[in-house]
Amino acid sequence: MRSSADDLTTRARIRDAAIGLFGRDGFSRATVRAVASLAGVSPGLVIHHYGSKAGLREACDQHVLAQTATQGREKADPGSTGRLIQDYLNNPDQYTEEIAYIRRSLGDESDAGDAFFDAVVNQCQDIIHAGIEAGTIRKFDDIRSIAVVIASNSLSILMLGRHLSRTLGDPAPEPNGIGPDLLRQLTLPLLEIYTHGFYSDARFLHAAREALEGNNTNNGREHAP
Amino acid sequence: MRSSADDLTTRARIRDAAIGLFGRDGFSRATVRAVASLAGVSPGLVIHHYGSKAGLREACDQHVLAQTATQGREKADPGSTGRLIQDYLNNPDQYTEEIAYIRRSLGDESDAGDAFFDAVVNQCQDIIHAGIEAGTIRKFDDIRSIAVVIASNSLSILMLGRHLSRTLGDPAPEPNGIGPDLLRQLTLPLLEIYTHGFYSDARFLHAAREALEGNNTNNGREHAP
DNA sequence: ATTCGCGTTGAACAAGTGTTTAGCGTATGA
DNA sequence: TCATACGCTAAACACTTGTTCAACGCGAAT
Repeated sequence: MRSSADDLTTRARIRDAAIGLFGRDGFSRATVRAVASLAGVSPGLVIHHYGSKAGLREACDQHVLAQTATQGREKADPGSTGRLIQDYLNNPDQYTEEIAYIRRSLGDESDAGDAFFDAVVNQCQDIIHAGIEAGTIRKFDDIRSIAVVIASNSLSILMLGRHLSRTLGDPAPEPNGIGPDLLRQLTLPLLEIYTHGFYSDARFLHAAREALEGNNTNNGREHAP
Repeated sequence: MRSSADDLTTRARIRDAAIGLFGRDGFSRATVRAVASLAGVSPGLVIHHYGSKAGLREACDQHVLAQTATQGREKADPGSTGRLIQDYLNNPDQYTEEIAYIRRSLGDESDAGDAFFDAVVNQCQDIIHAGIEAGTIRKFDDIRSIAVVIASNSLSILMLGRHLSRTLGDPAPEPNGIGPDLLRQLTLPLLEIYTHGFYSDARFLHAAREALEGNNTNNGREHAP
């Protein structure tokens, strides 16, 4: 999608360079001068186009958000997350910059991160609704909370990808740690848990349910991980 | 544990101030001057004690790591994560700084973050082993991968706590987003998934298993979220 | 042809950064 | 008692940071 380099407006080239650096180094570590240098322009021009570093960041936020939003709507139409993942695996280098940028947005507190997270939760909720109607997903009482849990679990791969590939000894990890090897190794374990559960029976569930229903004041005996 | 303020060495006071600021603002945003001011000393003294800002960070890493390590060993002896969570809920303010620090360590690439993640994975692995022997956890083939998945899912609450409490509308969120209300709302959904699964049958699992076994080259049809 | 507007640069500025240095006071040991 | 070491500060230094400003080139409109 991002064509080689020169057919873009200078303005757009600056923005793309900023997205790359903001994602790689974080907003505060990445300097205006570095962005300008990567885009092949002078620092002054960056400010001239975007007013300030904060303005540049806002433009990057909007751009990444818009791009991922269209991708999300295009490809995940009827609960088929698989196609999106497959598409990512076929050409991962195309998305690494955006993935890194989103990871930074989610960690650092930013409106764009908030919006992205909410979008993922809503998408999960839609998928769950559709899955329940189609009979592929169990019927849950509190769909919203389930969606939040699923979204959080899924995004953990994005947030912790580096650590995951590191502890699993991925021989050729992507820049974000999320490569084919990682997904191949984690797919079956995750699906096993999502299919047959993690605990062998409902003891913990019942205990927690009773504790939470009986003692609603404060120190309910939670259990997890 | 951290007593009011003044009975600590100045050196320790500087370190604790740094832990607080590094966790709240991140390593690069937190300045030596801010640390010094919070500790009530001059900027020069910070350098005098720790050599450089990087040295200060290393001391903070070691301290937080050591503290969480002893806590992990003390309280999670036989698979009882519940006690640790309960202890956190009873006095959350005691751990918020360390939690924030660890979250930053996991996001920003640092040796301390690596070590912490590995420790969590190993602890999960021990818990799973014990649970399988005790019959409370299902018997898995690839325990290591299961442990990584469980660790990743658990840490996602830490990494995304702010977003979780935000989308769930937590009325009184902790600084890290992880408060009693959040855990109360997420415990049952999580335990339901961990007990009865997320999908209603093994269709997805079987499909993925066949795809991964049959086509081991590259474009295996993964599925998730 | 001249003027206007705009994209662009290079140098400079002001503020903030980590770090250094000289020196102060004070407790401790010879 | 004196000297030494140590905790500590204030000021300064060198450098990076985001941002500003005057000027330049050049295409388009008048």
